[in-house]
Formats: sequence, C-alpha cells, structure tokens
Amino acid sequence: MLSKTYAPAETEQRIYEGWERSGAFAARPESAAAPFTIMIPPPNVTGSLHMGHALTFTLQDTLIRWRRMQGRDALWQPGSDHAGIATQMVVERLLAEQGNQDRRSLGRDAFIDRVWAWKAESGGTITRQLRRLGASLDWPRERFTMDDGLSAAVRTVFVALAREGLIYRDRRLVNWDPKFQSAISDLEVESRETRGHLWHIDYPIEGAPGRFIRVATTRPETMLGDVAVAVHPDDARFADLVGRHAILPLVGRRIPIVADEYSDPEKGTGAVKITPAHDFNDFEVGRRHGLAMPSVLDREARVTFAELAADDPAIVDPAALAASRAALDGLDRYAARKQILAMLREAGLLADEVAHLHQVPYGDRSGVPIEPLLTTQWFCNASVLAKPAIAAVERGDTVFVPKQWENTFFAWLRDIEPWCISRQLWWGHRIPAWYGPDGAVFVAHDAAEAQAAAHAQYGHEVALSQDEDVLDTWFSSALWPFSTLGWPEKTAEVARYYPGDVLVTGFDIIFFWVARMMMMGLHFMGEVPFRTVCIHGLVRDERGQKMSKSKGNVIDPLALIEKFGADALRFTIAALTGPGRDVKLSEARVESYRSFVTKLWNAARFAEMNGVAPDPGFDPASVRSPLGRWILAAANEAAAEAGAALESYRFNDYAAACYRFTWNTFCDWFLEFAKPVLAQPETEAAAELRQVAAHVLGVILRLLHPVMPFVTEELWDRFGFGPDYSLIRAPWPEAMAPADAAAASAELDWVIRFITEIRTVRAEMNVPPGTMTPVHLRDARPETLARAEAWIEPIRRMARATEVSALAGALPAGSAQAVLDEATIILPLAGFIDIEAELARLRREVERAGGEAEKLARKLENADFVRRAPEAVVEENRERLAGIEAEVTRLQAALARLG
RNA sequence: GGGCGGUUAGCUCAGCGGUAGAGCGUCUCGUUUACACCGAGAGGGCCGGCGGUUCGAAUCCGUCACCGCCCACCA
Repeated sequence: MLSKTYAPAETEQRIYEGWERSGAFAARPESAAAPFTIMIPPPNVTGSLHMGHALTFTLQDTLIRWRRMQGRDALWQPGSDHAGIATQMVVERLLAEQGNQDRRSLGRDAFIDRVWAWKAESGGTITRQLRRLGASLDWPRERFTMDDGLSAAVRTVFVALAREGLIYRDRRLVNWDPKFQSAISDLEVESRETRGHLWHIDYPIEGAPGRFIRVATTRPETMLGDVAVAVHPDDARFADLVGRHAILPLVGRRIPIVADEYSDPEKGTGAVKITPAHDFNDFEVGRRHGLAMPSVLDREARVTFAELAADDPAIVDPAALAASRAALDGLDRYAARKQILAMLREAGLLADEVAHLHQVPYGDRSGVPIEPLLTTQWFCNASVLAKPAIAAVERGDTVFVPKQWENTFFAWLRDIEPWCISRQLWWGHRIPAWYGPDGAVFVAHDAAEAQAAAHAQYGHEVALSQDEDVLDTWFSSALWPFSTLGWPEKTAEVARYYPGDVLVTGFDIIFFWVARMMMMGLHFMGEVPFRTVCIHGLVRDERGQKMSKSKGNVIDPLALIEKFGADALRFTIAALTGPGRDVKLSEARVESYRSFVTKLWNAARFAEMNGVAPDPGFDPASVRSPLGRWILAAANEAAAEAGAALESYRFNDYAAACYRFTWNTFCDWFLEFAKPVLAQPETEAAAELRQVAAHVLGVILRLLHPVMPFVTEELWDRFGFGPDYSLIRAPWPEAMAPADAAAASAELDWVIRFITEIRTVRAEMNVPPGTMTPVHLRDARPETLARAEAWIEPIRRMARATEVSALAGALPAGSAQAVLDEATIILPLAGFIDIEAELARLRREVERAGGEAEKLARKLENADFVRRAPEAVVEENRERLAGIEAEVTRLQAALARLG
C-alpha cells in the first residue's frame, strides 16, 4: 500500500543507491546500441552545487535518461576540473586560517601536496551533491583534469602544438593580475565602469622655456614610464611641436613628440602620453616608433625604478630622477598616484583635474584592477586554430541551440587574439618546457626527452630547469571531450564516444570553453567534439536579479531538495527553461510544482486502491471501450509532444505536455470517468479499464521519468511494472494505435463539454453543489441522446444530474438553458434560479455570439478576403459563421422561451 | 562605440500571418472516501508607441522608447 503522502527524503537516497549498485548508469561500450554522449562540464573541484549547476545538470540528466530509455548506449561522462586559481586560493586561505606557513615559505612541492590532500578530503562534495540531484553519471568513469591520463593528454597537445609553431613564447604586454601575481587571459578581464579623474599635466618643451605640451591621463602613476607624447599628424595645434622633445617631469627624460594616428584630437587635450610598458595602445605606438619600453611597476604593482637608469642618455636631469626615486620607489600604484599628483601640483605642472567616468579592467577572480605588464609568456596562436572551428559551425557540423549564439561564437573567433596560456601559479599542469644554461628551450613530453634533446644540441649533458609556470585551467578543459575517453591512447571509448552528441552549458562559457573545445577537437581529432551545443540561460531570483552572496538572494538547491524533493526542483527547472531563457526561480515555484509530484502520487494511490495493476499481456489495440481508446490516444499524443519537445531541447514544452496530460487529462477526466466503472469490480468493462489505467499510468511514469526520476521509479517498482530500479531502463513510450480513436475522441470531447456546460450554468446560478437536478436536451440528435445515456453515470457524478432526458414541450418553470452544438441544455432550477439573472446571462451570450457572427460576416462580405485568402481559410470562416449563427438562433429561442 | 535578446492577463511565460493562451496568483462555491500539496466555476489583455506590407499583423518590415546582456583603446 502506498503511504498517504510521498516522502522524498526517505525514498530518493535508497533509489539512487539502487540504480548505482545495479550499474544502471553505466555506458555499454560493447553493446550494439547507438551511442549517445554528453560530456559533463566539469565543475570546479573546489565547488559545491549551486543553482546554476542544478539547472545545467538537470537538463543534461533529463536528456541522458530520455535517450537511455530510447535504447541508446548513453554515456554521461563525469569529472571535475582542477580550477587552478580558484583551488590555489582556497588552499592558501585555509593555510592562513590554520595559522600555517604561507605558500612561499612552504615551498612548491609541499604546497602541491597540501592541495592534493585537500582534494582527497573535500573534493568529493560536488559529486555527492550531484547524486542528491539524481544525476545519472557513469561514476566509475569519473576523471579529473589533473589525473595522470589527462595530464598526459595536456603534455601531448602542448608538445604537438609547440612543434607546429602554434604554441610559442613571446615577450609582450599581458594582463597582469597583481593579486595573484600572474598573467591572465583577455577573457579573465572584465571592464568595470569607474568614477575617476582625468588629470591634465604640462610637460615642458625642450629648449623653449615657458612652453608646455599638455597631456591628459587617468593614470598619472604610469608617467614615470613615458617615452613620448603623441599628437595627431593633422592636428594643427601641435604641428610645430612634432619632431621636438619634451622633458618628462619627475623623471627628467627627454621624450620625443611624435605624430601618430592613434592620437585622437577630440579626446583629452589632443596630446597623449605614451607609456608602452603599461598600456596596450601605447605598446603599439611604441613599436611603430621604435621607442624604449621601461617598466615602472613591478609584479605587485609597486613603483620600481629598476629600468630607469640615471646613466641612460635620455635622462637629461638625473637629479630629478633621483629625487623622484627617493619619494616614490616601492610605493603601491595608488599611493604613487597620490604622491605624483602632489609633486606635480607643487611644481605647478598639474593644470587641471576633471571628474571622469571610464572603464577600468579588473581581474574577474581577484577583483583587483589589472595592470598591463611587459613579460615573457607562452601563447597559443588561436587564430589558426579558430579557422576550422568557424568553418565547422558554418557548415552545420555543430549546431547551436538557440541558433543566434552562433553569431556570438563567430564574432569572437573571427577576431581572436593570441591566447596567453601560462600562469604564474603552482597548482596546475606544469609547462613541459625545459631551459638550458644559455636559455635554449626544449619542449618535450618529459624531462628525459628534454634531456636527450639538450644532449643532442650541446653534445654533452647539461643541467636543465623546467619552466616554473603552469597552464591556464581552460587549456586542459579544452581537451575534455577526448582526454576523458583515454586519448592519446587509442581506446575503444575514443573511437565510440567521440564526437559527443550534445554539449549543454551556459552562454557565459562559450568563449572560455566551447570555442576552445571546438578548436582543440578539430585540430587533434579531425572532427567536432559535439554535434549540438545547447545553450541555456542563467538562474536568477524571482525578481530577475542575478544571484549573488552580496545581494543575499542565493537559493541553495540542496535546501530545496531537502524541503521539496529533487523531483520537484528538477521539474520546476525544466518547466521554467525555455530555449536560451533565464530561469527565474523562487522557493514558491518549487513548492507549487511539488504539488504535481503529490498529485501523481495520489493518482497512483487511487489506481492502487482500485486494483489497477500492470498486465504484461495487455494489448492496447484490443481495447473496446471509448473511454479506454480515448485515453490511450491522448497518451499517444502526449508522448509524441513530450518527445518532440525533448528532441528540440524545449524543456518547458516537455514539462508542460507531461503536466497537462497527467493532471488535466488523466486525473481530472479519465479517473473521474473511470470511477463508476471501477466501482463494479467484477465486470469485464472494469477489468479492461483497470488494464488501460495501468498502461497509461505506466506511460506517464515513463514520460516523466527523465525529469522526475525518483517518484516515478518508486511508483514503477511499487506497482511491479518491472523489477526494482528498472524504470531507468524501461523503454520510452512508443505510439500505440487504439482502434477508432477518432470516434472515441469525438465522443469524450462531447461528454466533457456537456459536463462543463452544466457546471458553468450551475455555478453561475449559485446552485448548491449538493443539489442534484434533472437535465433535459431539446433538439438533440438521437446520437447525442445516446451519448448522454451511455455516459449517464459520470454525468450524474460530475454534473450533479439525476437524469438526462429529451424534452420537446414547454420549458419547465425556472429553467436555465445553454446551447451545446445542435442541442439546447435545459436545467430546471426552480427554487434556485433568479430569472432576471438568467435573462441577463442569456442576453450576454447572445451578444457575445452575435458579435462574433457579425465579425465573421463582415469578413466574408469583404470581396478581397474571399478572392485573395486561401480557399481553405475562407471555407473555415464560412463554417464558423454557420455554426455561430445557429448558436445565436438557439440562444434567441431560449430567450424567447423564457418570455 | 558595435552587437544580441526582451517588452503579450497581477506574476512567470508560450504563441511568431488566419477565432489571444497556459501555469501560478486573485475572486466565488465546495467534507461527492485518490489528492485541500484538492475539486468546480469566474473575472482579468487597444499583445510597448508610431508608421508600413497584406484580404487579414501579437506574429513580417521600418522606426522610436524603455529593460537586460555581451564585446570594445583606463588620454
């Protein structure tokens, strides 16, 4: 016996363990079935399950379960990401909290040991939470981006690309994060609008006492590294200064005034200071004009004079330089800014200070302003790798859903910059490059190979030192679709599961991850990594705000699971996920969809109480009763709708189709219709109906299983539809063909409308629900009367009717009337009815129908419409007009009868 | 500055050329033994504004407004 209420907390864990124990999640590489592959976007090993995870993993699990039920050999590849910076931060913070030595004093090897230890201890959090959500990942295949196999894949790719010249070292300006003291990639920089100032500074002109060139800057602290002033070649204001020199205040450097298109006469003062080592544009100007590039900020963004040599011939005022060094050396960049402004003000060179709103680059993880810094880093030539990726999407080898994201993908790849892949961190894949004593570089799979290459080059043994840096975390993620399958080994899995079928992920990592997997997949596998990229939105709070700790609007998926069950959360997510749309979630939403879980449970309880049980010998095609045929046909339709929706990643439509069929069709009508039949347990009709009910319940459980796996599995098992934990692999419902479905549908459709009409009239007339009244039909065709007769039992219960009979004569006093097709329903309600109200109601009806008729008539009188609209449309309108006119006539007759 | 998306019932959204819809919420009624996490019924919309195309526009085109996001030189 099913309990009165469903208790998810008690059920879910047991069922999940049942599935996992029985190997239900396992891919079957040896099977003959067509594979279906989804690669999990590896969550950070530091992470715990948040709503964004709940969204993406619910969708993926829904797809994988659905395909598994369709008989595909489903592989949902699990794993997690080492998340370089994030993990290193977590462990460093932990060391600090526990009062341990910091990373540097601990040393590299000891620190990395700590990280591994931490991973062993806490790294399993998210996989445990994924289990709570019901994710049917093939756990024994779980991978980690830093495990041996994946690390080998990383080295193989690095070495191959380096040998092809697609990975190289270069000294250039990079985005430097002073907090992490590491380079980061362009993607890890975010612009923040910032209220700052624009300072106007006068630079004295050499050999022209009292003459200045005025520059404008938001970053006076970088002026120490100025090596030129640029003006636009066509700017008449400065024409006579081009070719002359200014003397850089505070530094005493003689700097040229150059003409360069970069300078915009409209911006600032029209003259722009050039600091090649600390500004991306200035770097280009510096290159064009062959300028020196002294760095004046160090790795912690403190002022340094290391590259400003007093004996540099450009320094014409060494005393000024010495004074500045004394005042500024070692100051933090913002302290230096303040100090420099003070010094300029004192010298009378600070001409103006204007409030200024501008974009400032911040590190997305560190949250501190990025400093462009001139360093040597490893780069990947992404523009070469991007070309095949662009072409593949253009050809449709990979399709984005929704399609408009392809534009985003193209726009970024077509204009891609070199990808800075080295990071000055410790936690990550160490770059497989070794340096000889003279700085020669040996890129190799391992130290021995590097050593051999060095030996070949030098002719003797030399001491090599490995590059200290590690790779960008996204470098290993880019290989995920094949590295997880065992590549570069030639495994059966690589052959079978690559390329994957669909990648499900958020738009925020199209660049970080999707584009890079496309590039690496095409380059190393010669084939796209996935056929479809399903892009979903973000989870927001009920007001549409992004969830964030600072706003305090974060909803914890685990708390929702505790409270309402995983099925309720999953169904809510699916129901709210339109293609590419953000999901606005609130606890109230989940609570209301929890009702749906309960509804299903109660429907099953009702079935159980009425002896409904699966019958393996049942043949839907042999069902005789119209009720049975009707519900079987409706179940077919629901299954077709649900399948089509999943096929096109319309999760909301899938959820709605299941919801509607289960609640409105099955519970509200079918079960109600079935009650009188089931009340007579011994009849043949009842036996058939029980079989039908069992079958349709089975269809419902299977349709809902991908999104509500727990409660459906529990019911499946309790009813004995199959062995325990077998719903997960039960076949997805196929269309059955009940005979005469159309006739059955027409019949049930009439009965439903008939009951609804009566209910409406009774409600409007405020007839107490307890009161049963007779129902009469005027002008009804014999088959209509026969229908009423055949369905008299449900009509009695549901429409509170004592009888249904034809009535030709005079209207009984105090009757209400309603038109249904050719017939007029008459409800003798003497004692309840307010004749005035009934008159008003009928007049309203006449007006409504009359208005509609008039609209249609006017349309059909329009010669243009009749001539130009498709014949079928015109015909349909004619029929509609005829129907509505007949209704008007009957309504008027009904009015007339009332006098 | 460039690009993308959105604007339909109180809320969340579907519909994307031929009769404006759903869920939730609201209101009314209800102890009909599956379910009050329920049932029945009702009310609620110049489909953002303005033009255009069309026999016909929520739907196509143009334009404007507002909201959101992404990208882009910190003068």
